[in-house]
Amino acid sequence: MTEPALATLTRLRTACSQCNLRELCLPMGLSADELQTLDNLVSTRRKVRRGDSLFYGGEPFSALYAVRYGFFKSTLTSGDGREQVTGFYMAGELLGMDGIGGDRHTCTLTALEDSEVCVMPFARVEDLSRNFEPLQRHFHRVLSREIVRDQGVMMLLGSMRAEERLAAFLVNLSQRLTARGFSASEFVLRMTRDEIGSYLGMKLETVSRLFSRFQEDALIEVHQKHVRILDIGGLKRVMAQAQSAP
Amino acid sequence: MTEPALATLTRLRTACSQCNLRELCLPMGLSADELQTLDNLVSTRRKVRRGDSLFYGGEPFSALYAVRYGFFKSTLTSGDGREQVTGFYMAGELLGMDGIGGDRHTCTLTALEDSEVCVMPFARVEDLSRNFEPLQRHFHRVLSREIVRDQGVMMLLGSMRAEERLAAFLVNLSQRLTARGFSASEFVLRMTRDEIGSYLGMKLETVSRLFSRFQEDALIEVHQKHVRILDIGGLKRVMAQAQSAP
DNA sequence: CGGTTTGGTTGACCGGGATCAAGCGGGGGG
DNA sequence: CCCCCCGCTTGATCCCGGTCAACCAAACCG
Repeated sequence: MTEPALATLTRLRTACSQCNLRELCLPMGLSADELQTLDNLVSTRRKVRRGDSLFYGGEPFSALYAVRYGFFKSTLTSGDGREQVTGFYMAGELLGMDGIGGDRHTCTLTALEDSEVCVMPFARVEDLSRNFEPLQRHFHRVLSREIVRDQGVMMLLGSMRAEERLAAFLVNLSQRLTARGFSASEFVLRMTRDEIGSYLGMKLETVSRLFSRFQEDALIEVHQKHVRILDIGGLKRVMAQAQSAP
Repeated sequence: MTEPALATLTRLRTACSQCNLRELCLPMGLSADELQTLDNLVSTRRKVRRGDSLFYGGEPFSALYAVRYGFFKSTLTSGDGREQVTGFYMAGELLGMDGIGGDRHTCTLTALEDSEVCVMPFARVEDLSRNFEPLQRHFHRVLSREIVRDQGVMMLLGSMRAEERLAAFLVNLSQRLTARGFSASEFVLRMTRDEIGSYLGMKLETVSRLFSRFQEDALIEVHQKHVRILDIGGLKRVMAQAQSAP
């Protein structure tokens, strides 16, 4: 039972059972006992500096990543060079699922602030899944939720007007931050206006103008990247307003 | 080893190993031997008449479905009643993956022509996956590809102009039909202009006008739902044209 | 077989958001 | 500490695609 202190330390450090994100991350909903089984799911951790990429579109796929802390954007680059932001990811969220289908990543994941991820070799995820039903179930749920999330964005882009999209974006951000114990009403945007615009299918000028308009309407307060939500109900009303009758 | 003739017949009829879609569907890439293992994956088949729905958003989730023949659309309805088409599905494609994450379907699947699906109880999919690595691998790939597909649509909606989107849509349809042994250049649209428009984030009038313009430009021939592609290269050029300099 | 309904086409006009342009301010690097 | 550059804001103008409307064709049904 005795083992070198250093090895113990390392295992502790990368063990899901010791992680304060276990309520949000892959092992969500597992009992303490079950969690022990996952303690060798993570092979190692990796720090990514702001502006650096965890992986690029086209690179071979080998592992999934769980955000430990920090903030990421995922981008897709089309044949003719246009770049589209396809998502933003924060602590506890899973990255890299796009790579499973074709053994290569299709999108690029870039840190928007200094971040750290848990590296989970995909072969290990599949092995453990086969032998451990709760992990299998949960992994399938995570994959499915990513599909549902993407379909939500499709609805956003396909059938909502610019102001509705931005309101929905702010409400979503606020909810995800709340789930992580941050303030629901006051936060710092990690991304630029351009990145928000790309994600929401509009130009950065439109994002900026809408922020200003929301401020005039006393829905939010904005100073550069600092946002304070004053009237979350109002934002929800904006995002739900089917274009009113003339 | 002997069993009633009827049971044998039934098993044959629903057996993946006997299905001519095995190259496209869930068992894709499995060897003949391996395929035998899947022969009890499908519990039954279900016919869906044109206009009827396989399942509705909000319904409890219990099974995945593989399209045997026919054509489906998936739609999402937002709180305020707006409907967004999130995808079109044809033979060999998998339906219902949105339901895994929350034990309820989030979207509604409606047949656009008389169709038939193979019903695969999800518990069975997970059981077989745990004991049969090739199925597990392939199932994960299918889930991942759905994510990648959705991200492609996000790029479409977020950063392409109407004519580029419609061109991309036609090219995509043509490719999928080709993979199924149909003509790449001549086909019948199963969906209305309104449904195409919803999927592509534009109004039906715009779809109609663009079809007419493509016809003027000798890229396609349209008569109602009948489409003939005259210049697939031209369509690809349209969809890739980053807005040209003035 | 005629009437009705549903889906498609086309025209005229309008407006939301893109584009072009100018100025500003704050944070990071020398 | 100061400067410079990047990101943000705001204004003026334009145009793509939405809206409203009229008409047509095919499918459907009694």
